Amino acid sequence: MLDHTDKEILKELLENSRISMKQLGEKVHLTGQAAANRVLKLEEEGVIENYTVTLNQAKIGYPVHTFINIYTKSTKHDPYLSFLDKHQAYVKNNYKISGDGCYLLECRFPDNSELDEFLTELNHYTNYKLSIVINKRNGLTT
Amino acid sequence: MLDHTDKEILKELLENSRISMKQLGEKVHLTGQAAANRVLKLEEEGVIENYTVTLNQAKIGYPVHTFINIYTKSTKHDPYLSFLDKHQAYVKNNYKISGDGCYLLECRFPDNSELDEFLTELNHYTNYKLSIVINKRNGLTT
DNA sequence: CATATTGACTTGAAATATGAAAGAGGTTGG
DNA sequence: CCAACCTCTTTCATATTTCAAGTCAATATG
Repeated sequence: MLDHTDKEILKELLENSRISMKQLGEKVHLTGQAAANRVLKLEEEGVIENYTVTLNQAKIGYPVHTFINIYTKSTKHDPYLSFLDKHQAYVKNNYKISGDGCYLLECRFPDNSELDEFLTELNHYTNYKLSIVINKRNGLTT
Repeated sequence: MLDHTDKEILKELLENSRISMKQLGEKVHLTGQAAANRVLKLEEEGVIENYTVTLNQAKIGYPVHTFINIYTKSTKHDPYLSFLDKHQAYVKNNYKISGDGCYLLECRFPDNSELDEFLTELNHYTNYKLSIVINKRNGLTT
């Protein structure tokens, strides 16, 4: 389904999605038009979901990065989920997981006091276990 | 530091980073050039870190999404970290966390058998607790 | 065997976007 | 008040994208 050139294209786009099709073509040994055609196909197939941007979260005012394990008290999850809806500004991801707990909630906060408020309110709906991200490293080299 | 227009720009870029500066300008009520100038400044300030693309992980052959809590046995983390280096294809993020455990490791696998292999090898370096992502939902609406 | 058919790429011309320079308008500080 | 400074706009040369043919190779069809 994906050949080697497609993978190269995806790799380049992961690193810089604003590259021109002409430049992208040069990198993967195609003309700009051929590259553009392949990219279009990848979009249509749903392989490429979205073009986006990674932001420095500290610089946009959300330095406190947390993962919160959620253990819902009741069998009904809707109160918890609508609580999340109310706090979309903080919520980055809410993963429904197997294993310990029901959800793994990834959130960002401007500071600890807002985190504290959030947790206090969260505790009306669920039990939780908090982990704060100290650092994000992908290996020895990074 | 960031005014309202900057935030609008970031919002648009999060949704579509391949938008032309001209179109972006229209969306935030500026000319293309003014928008481009602001974007350039956001890049220089480090607010914008990278332009990238979100891929359908299932369609590129990595459907099994996991979070693995890591509890290192020894005080030396380097063996674990170089183990991660060896398996970069699987590793999406390795967060150093406070709270329970030392790291929260986010990985993707093509199938359960590769996950199994990975865990077996991982167990030489650390104890772990596995969570498999069943679904990713950010609230009632999604 | 000759001939369609298909898919992926290339070419070239027109439409569109980008980037640099010059200018207009508003704000700040001496 | 005036000069300096920002930020935005306008203009125009340059670069990129898009669209319509056209080429080429591989595969299927009579």
